[in-house]
Amino acid sequence: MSSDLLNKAYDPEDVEMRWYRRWESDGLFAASDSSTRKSYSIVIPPPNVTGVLHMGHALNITLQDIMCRYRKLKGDNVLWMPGTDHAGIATQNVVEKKLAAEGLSRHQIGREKFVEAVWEWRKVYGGRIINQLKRLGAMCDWDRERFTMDEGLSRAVRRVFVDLYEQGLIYRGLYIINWCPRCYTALADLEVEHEEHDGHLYHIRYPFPDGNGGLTVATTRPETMLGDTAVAIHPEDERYRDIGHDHVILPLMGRTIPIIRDSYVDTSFGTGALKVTPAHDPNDFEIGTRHGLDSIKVIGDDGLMTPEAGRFAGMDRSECRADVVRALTEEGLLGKIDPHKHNVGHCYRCKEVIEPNLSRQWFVRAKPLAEKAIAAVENGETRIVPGTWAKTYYDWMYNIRDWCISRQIWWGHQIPAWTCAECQHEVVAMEPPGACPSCQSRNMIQETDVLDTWFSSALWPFSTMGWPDKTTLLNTFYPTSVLVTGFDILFFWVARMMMMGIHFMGDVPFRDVYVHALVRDEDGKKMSKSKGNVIDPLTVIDHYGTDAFRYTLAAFAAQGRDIKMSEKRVEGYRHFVNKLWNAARFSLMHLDQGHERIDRGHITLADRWILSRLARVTRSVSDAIDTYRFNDAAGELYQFVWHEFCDWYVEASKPTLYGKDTSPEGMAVTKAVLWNVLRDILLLMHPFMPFVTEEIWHQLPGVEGSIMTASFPEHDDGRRGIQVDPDAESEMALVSGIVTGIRNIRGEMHLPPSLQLNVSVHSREDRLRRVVDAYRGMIVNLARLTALTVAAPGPRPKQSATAIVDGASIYVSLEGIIDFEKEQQRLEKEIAKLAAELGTVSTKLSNPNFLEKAPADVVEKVREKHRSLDEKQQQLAVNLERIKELQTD
RNA sequence: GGGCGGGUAGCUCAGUUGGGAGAGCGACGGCCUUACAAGCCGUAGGUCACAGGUUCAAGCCCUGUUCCGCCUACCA
Repeated sequence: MSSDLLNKAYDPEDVEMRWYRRWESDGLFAASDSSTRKSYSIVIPPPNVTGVLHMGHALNITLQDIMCRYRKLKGDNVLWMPGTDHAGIATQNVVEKKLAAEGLSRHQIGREKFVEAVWEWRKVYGGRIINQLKRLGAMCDWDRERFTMDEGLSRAVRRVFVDLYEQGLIYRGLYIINWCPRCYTALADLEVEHEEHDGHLYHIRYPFPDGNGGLTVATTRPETMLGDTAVAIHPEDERYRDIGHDHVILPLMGRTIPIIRDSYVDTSFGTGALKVTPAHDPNDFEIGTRHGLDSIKVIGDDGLMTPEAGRFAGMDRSECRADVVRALTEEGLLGKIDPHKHNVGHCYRCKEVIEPNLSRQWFVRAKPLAEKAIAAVENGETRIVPGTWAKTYYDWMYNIRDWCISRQIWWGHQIPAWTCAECQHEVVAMEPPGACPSCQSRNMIQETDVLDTWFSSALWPFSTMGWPDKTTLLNTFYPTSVLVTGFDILFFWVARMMMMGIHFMGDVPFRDVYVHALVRDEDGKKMSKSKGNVIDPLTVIDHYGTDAFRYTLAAFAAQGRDIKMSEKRVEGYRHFVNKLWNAARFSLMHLDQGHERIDRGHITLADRWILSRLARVTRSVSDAIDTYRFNDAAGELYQFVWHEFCDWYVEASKPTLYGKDTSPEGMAVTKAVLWNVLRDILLLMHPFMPFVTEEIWHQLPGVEGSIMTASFPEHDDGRRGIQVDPDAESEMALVSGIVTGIRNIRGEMHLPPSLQLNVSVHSREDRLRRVVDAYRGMIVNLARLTALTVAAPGPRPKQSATAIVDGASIYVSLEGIIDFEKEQQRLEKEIAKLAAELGTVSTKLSNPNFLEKAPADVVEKVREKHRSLDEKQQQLAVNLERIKELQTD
């Protein structure tokens, strides 16, 4: 039999490797550039080329793969566009580190050689993360893999830069930006991580020119005072109305600086006098602009004090702070020092403290772009799921500020701007200008800065498809169907793609944005290398297999909640994979051919029931994936496969399959049902567990080719005989209720399974008796009985334990072995439980308001509940009395 | 400062128009029943953070309190 090919326990390692290679080589991941089929497209959030697969990727990739595989089974033309981004700062850092190990710096080898070295590095290591994605089973169309530094994508970057410049949406100017002295580059506001630090608020007296009195200012960064060019007070501050001076002396520097009045000053903070350092604080810069103040840069780009800092020149900025404080103390100008919590910005790449610095940089004018991006979400052209994230998106978009896009590094898209060395004329163009359009000089010098990596990522949905050319690929797949991403890059990436997509394509880049959770460690902390709490997805895959890992991620991917991950959790789903594997082994033992059609002529109750449940589950899994409720889909399948198919259907079918109580026709029907249910289970599970389902698929007789090329089941398939069957469901509920009732007694009375029981079922209801009688074989089998008697209520069997189910009394005969004490306790416990339930129901029914105001169907439901509870309780009470009597006999 | 999410069984979490509190794991008891001991059968366990309110009815809606987490922000 074919099941000989299946081992007793599933072994993922060999299976995964084998099938992934096969899928790739058979071209099953390939999308068609154009097709009459419905298009479905996703662009991957490109991982950093320096990246190593982490849990965030694993979740992100798994969810996308689930959708792509699902849509493919549904018959769509699926494009999952893969690739990586060049991660300017991160990659430059990595390669610089490598050079440093050889005793070299990038400045020693020069820009050209350095960029070559990065490409070299990329050639060797750039494929690492891609191979790791493949281990997750990702069905990306690898032949289309893109890299943000590819020539095609670079051309898109230049096109966008030039167009935005010409439209006045890119400009260059001198502003306060965030400067990382370690990475030696400007950063965008988003790239600064704020962290609360315990600092100090230093009070410093700036004397009046006559040497007396003065104004006391409060600051957290005393070293910046060296660059102060004014002290500001609020125009209406009573305290300073009659100071009689309009200047103060800047201590340590001896410079005379003006006292200015500006309503920006908060009178309730500190002393109400604000030192103004236009070159090192964004607010001060604005005040400086308003009042025409000088900007004096005292902290250099290297983090050392500049010559403008006088005797502090050349000092490190933190040393300088200490020294300034010391000097002020000596001069008696330092007042109190209060402890003060304040936020300090850190570089998101290297964690160095950011220095707000005056610098000439390139900016994108964001507001006009943001307006359209806001409108697109407001009018539903793009839907953000879950909807709560839309609010976050709006908040950021409405308060958007210009985006600093220039970086002083070497690895990235060099800004396509040239300045004439002769006449300073500036040219922004796609290609290097041969000569200056103004003075014809051939000495044109290109801007050395490169663009923010996110600038190129923002174009990803269309640059990867060949833009600015008008390609068939764009025509077929833009806008993409959905973007799947974590909320941590909602602003960095999603918002910017929206702005660029709408601006350059005239349409949104994606119809849906599905924002998923973050994966945390088992204590809910963010995983980080420094904390040492990182779980490596590849290790998890090695230990438990990709399918189990993917299922775990899907099962925990509830909308709006983070996932706490631990290997222990994956273990449970490995068991599930194995369960499916063994259910398949069992099924395949009995299947030697395909059974497309089910002849409902000789069908059993179990057959009808499992087909009905299959019909419902198929629909509900489909709905869940369509609405991004992956945990619901995974949960429902788990319940169905394990606790319905395995626990009930397979067990109930065994006598039939082993030929014990059926006709050849009956066996054929059950085999057909088994075949169809297993087949559909494989298809329903395939998006979640691609490998094990493919492996089993190939053992299933009567199917051909890869499961990836099959069709997702219809939920109501009349052709195959699969349909919802409410009668089967209610009859099955009765039968399984009786079986459970008997098992319950067996369990509590500690009766071993080997002991076969004799049971009577009594009921007043004809229908109920008929059903029980009709399916007595199933009850006898599942509850392990020797005999089952069905009768109208009559004399109660003596020496028996009792259970009440759905209007039927079940008597388990315990002739000679009954433990009266135990049975009495059991009944009393049961009665007490019922009494409690009955209490709440009775209270409701005795409330006239409830009867009057609640909808009739609700009232009827509660009445019915009361009737059944009451009857059950009475029956049990009678039985309890009888047990007591028997005991005293 | 502003915003968002969360507090449900020992642990991790579901709970979708308000109408009988659930799952997985763990615990406990019983089983090598011919697919699976990575298994099977059964049992126990919850003042749904706290306090009010709306309602015939609240885990769910409203208000307040509290604790935890995250995002965001130019009060030095």
